[in-house]
Amino acid sequence: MGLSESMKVLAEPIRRQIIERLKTGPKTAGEIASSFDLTNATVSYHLKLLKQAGFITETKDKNYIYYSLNSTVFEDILTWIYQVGGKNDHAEK
Amino acid sequence: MGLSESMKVLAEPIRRQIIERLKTGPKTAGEIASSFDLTNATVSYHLKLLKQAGFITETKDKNYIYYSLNSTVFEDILTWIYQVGGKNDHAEK
DNA sequence: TATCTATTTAGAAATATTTCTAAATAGATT
DNA sequence: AATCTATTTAGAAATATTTCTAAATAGATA
Repeated sequence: MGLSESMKVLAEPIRRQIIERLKTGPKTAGEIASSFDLTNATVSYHLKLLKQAGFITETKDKNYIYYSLNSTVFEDILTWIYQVGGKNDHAEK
Repeated sequence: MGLSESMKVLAEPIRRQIIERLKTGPKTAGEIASSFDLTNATVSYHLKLLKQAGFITETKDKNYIYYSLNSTVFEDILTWIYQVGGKNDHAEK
């Protein structure tokens, strides 16, 4: 929900890698899990955090849950960085 | 040094608040510590992490150490966010 | 030189996070 | 209905992080 949550979620390399995988389109939890050396349960845990922070959304189809990237959530982080980073070419919401 | 380190450092609200304080100019460790309900030792620990990640630099003057903001380090984060966030108005280095 | 002041370091306790295995859920297929 | 498949949840173990107190450092002042 807040900036801390977003940052904390992005701090873990695995979660950034999941986000990168989803850049090419929606994937099932299984597909995501099999690209990492982690159990499905662990990947499920990371997906939950990503979902809670709003970085991904899910849609169900048959037996599968497809995860998709939601890029709008990056806005708050950009806004904060531009504020402290002293840049001024970033439009306000 | 890497993106994970930067993100991890920014994930903690206290450290973002320290960065925000430094936006108005260099401050001593003591000045920073007295604006938070934390011991000097704890603030020193956070300053060390911020320094390691390159967000701040220090200069010594007499008995004091002044900490200053180094905003160039935000670039890598911006680059990553623009890549996954699908924005394309951010110049490459 | 002795002491004061600002800050850091060491080490321990408290807390939080990540990962695993095993079990649970729930929808699809036979 | 029984079973299979994809995924999540629960709970525990391993690991990492934050915070504190007490001690150390090191430069400044008396």
